[in-house]
Amino acid sequence: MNSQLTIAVHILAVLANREGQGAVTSEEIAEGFGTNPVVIRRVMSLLKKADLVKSRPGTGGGSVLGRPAEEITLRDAYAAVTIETGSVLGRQSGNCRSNIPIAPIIAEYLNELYEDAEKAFIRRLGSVTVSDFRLEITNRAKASLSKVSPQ
Amino acid sequence: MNSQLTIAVHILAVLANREGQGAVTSEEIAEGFGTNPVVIRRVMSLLKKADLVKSRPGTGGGSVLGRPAEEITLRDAYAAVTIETGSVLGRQSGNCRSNIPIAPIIAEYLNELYEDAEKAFIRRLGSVTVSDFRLEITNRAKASLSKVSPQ
DNA sequence: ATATTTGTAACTTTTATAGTTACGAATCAA
DNA sequence: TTGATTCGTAACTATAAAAGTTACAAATAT
Repeated sequence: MNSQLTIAVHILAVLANREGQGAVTSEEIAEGFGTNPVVIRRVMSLLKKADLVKSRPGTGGGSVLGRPAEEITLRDAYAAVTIETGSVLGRQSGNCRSNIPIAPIIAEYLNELYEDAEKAFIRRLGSVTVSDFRLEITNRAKASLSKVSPQ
Repeated sequence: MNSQLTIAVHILAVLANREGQGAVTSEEIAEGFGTNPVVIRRVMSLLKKADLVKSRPGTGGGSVLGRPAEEITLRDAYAAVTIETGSVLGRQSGNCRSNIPIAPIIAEYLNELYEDAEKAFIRRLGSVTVSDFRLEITNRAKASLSKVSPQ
């Protein structure tokens, strides 16, 4: 599993947090995630293709959400980052250089099971909007802060 | 995702197919899967720890199922190969060298969603016995054979 | 014009996985 | 009890996928 979905959701959460307050640079998002701006821009590029974000170069440039945070689900983010590969879970070839015919049949059946799992995952992602996500994160951040002082 | 589960299921399917007909060598299983016997023995070692198979060295040696194929589910195979890592789906650290505290909170929440997906997958695996699996594979193999002649 | 930021190509580094070699230990059969 | 066979596993190499980095052209704003 690659981390593109995590990065994508992170990006969307940051942009949602700044809705109506101007664009956010890839530099700034990268710092928050502890990575390189190019890594962020690569994922941002996928989100752009799916119209989930809009970007603009130059002074005061950066990215903003393409539509309201209530209208973007994590499933949209998933679809955006899997547009090429079809999955973030990776695939299971089972190394089919076998010459007996049963190996690919086993691999195919197992892949069907994997796909079932992925569908359940996608359904779940569809039930969470970026707005929901942002709220949940905010609450958790507050909760973890309140745990610091007593002790 | 690694291929250990696929290999594990393959092993169990082969052993189920030979139930009551003596042990099968890692050499033979490896050939069927198109890989090296050591790769098979590595997974076999995990299956042994879970008592799903028994092995014996020497002439006429090899492996047999540890209990009847009807009493082993694919979930057991899953548990056996994930005893160390906890998952075949891989994990999502999100590269937490971030210094701002929100990144790990996002990663944690996403991990919860991933775990939901994995639970659904595991449930599904629990509903399929090695015996079921073997039957399904046999049927598919027959079906694919019957497609060869007319054309 | 100049500074800023995106977009992306090209490259390097890192890491996970698979594959291979090698050999000791266990088992069986003659 | 010797030899053949097979497992178990350590140690190493090879491969591939992912992440990270550098570099620079193109777009935008002041």
